[in-house]
Amino acid sequence: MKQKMTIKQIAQTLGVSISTVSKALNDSHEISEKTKAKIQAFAKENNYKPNTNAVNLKNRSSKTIGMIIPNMLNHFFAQVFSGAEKVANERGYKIITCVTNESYQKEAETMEMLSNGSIDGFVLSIAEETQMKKKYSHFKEAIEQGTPIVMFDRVTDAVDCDKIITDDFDGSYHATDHLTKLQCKNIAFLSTLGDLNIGKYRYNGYIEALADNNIPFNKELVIDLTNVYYKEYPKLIAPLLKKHGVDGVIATNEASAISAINVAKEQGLSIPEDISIIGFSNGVLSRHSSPKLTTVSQHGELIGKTAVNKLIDKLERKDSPNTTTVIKTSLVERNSTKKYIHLHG
Amino acid sequence: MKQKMTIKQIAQTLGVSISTVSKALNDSHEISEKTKAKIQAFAKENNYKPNTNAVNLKNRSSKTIGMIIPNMLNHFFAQVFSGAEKVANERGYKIITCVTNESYQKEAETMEMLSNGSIDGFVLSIAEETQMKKKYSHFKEAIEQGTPIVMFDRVTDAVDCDKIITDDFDGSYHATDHLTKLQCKNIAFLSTLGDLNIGKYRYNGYIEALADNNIPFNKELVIDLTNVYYKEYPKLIAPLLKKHGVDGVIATNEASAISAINVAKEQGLSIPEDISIIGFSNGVLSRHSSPKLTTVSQHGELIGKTAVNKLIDKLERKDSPNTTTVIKTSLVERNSTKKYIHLHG
DNA sequence: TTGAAAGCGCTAACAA
DNA sequence: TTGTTAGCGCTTTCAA
Repeated sequence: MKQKMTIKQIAQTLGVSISTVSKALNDSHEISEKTKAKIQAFAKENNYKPNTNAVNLKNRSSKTIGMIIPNMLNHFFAQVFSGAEKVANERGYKIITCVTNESYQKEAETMEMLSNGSIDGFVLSIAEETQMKKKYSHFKEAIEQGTPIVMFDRVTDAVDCDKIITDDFDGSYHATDHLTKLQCKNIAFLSTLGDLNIGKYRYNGYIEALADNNIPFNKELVIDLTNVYYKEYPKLIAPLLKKHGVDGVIATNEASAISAINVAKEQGLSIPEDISIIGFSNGVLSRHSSPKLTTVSQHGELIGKTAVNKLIDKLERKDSPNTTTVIKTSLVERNSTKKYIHLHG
Repeated sequence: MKQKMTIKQIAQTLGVSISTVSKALNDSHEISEKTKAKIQAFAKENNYKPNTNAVNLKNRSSKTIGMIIPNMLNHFFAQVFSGAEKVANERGYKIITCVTNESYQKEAETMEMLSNGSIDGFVLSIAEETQMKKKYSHFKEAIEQGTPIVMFDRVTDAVDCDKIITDDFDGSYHATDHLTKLQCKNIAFLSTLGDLNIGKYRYNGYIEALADNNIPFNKELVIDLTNVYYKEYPKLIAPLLKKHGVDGVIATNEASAISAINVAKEQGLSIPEDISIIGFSNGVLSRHSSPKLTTVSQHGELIGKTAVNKLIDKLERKDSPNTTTVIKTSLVERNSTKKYIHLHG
């Protein structure tokens, strides 16, 4: 195993001082072209790489972002991560990723662990338990200690920081509105997001779109699937569809939307002729179901990219004020909804 | 913004020396219980956290693992990551993750960038381009420089390091064999893995299982879907099923298996009565298709856990020899294959 | 039981 | 243009 090359070694071998080497490697104008060339060539040849820890210690920065994600198996978060990683890399940053599995404790511990020079800032989405318990002091402390945070998707008003959010209300409103334009009258709402704010926003969008289209709200058409195992979805969705002549469905996640598709088919309903179905989160399931699912796309990658860009901007010029960026959702029309025909202009 | 607490500050405020503080915080026996208590209490109160970079610099280790993954949107890799992250955390390690998007250059650059104290070792799965070009020197260099590597899933004989692999041959053999036991005679093979070794192993397993069951191999039943966009799958799968009376399918990924299901249904075939379908990678799609897909599970999480455990073991006692661990696949029977009835004992 | 001092690898102000 | 030196925050040897 080869010893790792250091500046000191280079200096000794080449008979110059340590600082000369340092400056030469950083392409300083203080050093003559000749020595620079010599030192750089030697460094390259010997595969010299500056020790990150030493550089970080000196510069008081790590060029590393701490990314805290509730669950990497959730395709939406994997999309956000992918976007984040891409931008971070382009801008010369690394990403340390932690998964909370929705646990408050894991979230708090992770932040604690990383807030000591390991990372320069956080990009995170709040764990469900944290949001339920409304325990936000770990975020506030980090910010107070000078570690900036960019929250995405699952955010809270209780913490003053940069935020990248989906227009959950609008997305849901628009999807519901779309169904009414398709002449749906009995639109069901499948809720899977429990205590999360974004779940409430989606629900409100649904309610308001109904109201604006003069469709009476029917409590029976709303079912809560939070904490229900996906295999049990059909048991709850089947009676809903059967009893109420449901002709439209808004689902807050993909899995429940797919389940609705399968249940509808089993009940002999034609999709989209008899019933139109829209799900949130434009993930893999939507693209492979039969019929393919119309979804409200949240643009996960873009959210990730935007979040990292914002964090790095903040790191590189400290003063910038906190902002909240809304990434518009868009309705990706596939085959689980009728085509909307515009009747002349 | 509060200043960050350092050992030096603690020492000054408490009127003791820096080394006393250091020792007290590390619970050294050299320090009296009284001073220890005082210092520890003060540190806790003031939210002292040792600076990671300083500690790393001193200890020549970062307690960080570099994880290099071809694509986080691939559910299998997300599973591996999840398992890896869990174990790393339990054992006090952090994970810096990079995504290669199958690019050789990204892979090499990433390793270069991290091999300087940022990480203590790598856990990685080889990018497709790398495997195609057979350019493995970046791996060898890292190892030579003293940075251990654990490869998983996509590995190569050309590099001597620890490896965690799936028994692709056995998994495929077993799946094919299972179909023959179900009385399938015309078993198609959908290949999606291009130049990857694991694709070849799966193919060989299929071939050998056919031979062992005295089923003549029919070249026409094998189609290559590598680099075919998933939306185009049906165009290639439809004629295959139609022409050859296919009654069994082995697919090397989920998406093509799901596509086979959808095509079969469109052709009026009953699943599993008329045709049985098995796909590799036990991911989300399998659980939400209709009928649910029987899959060869690779136990992604376990692979991730095993890989990280092996790496940390190696880091903590240098001498251990390189090993290759095979994680057995298992056939997860769902509804796309007939139930196998054991005819008396 | 406590403290002084060297050093991890690097940067940068200042001196030569 | 080059070198000396101090110091980033911490650990650890050795001396007190």
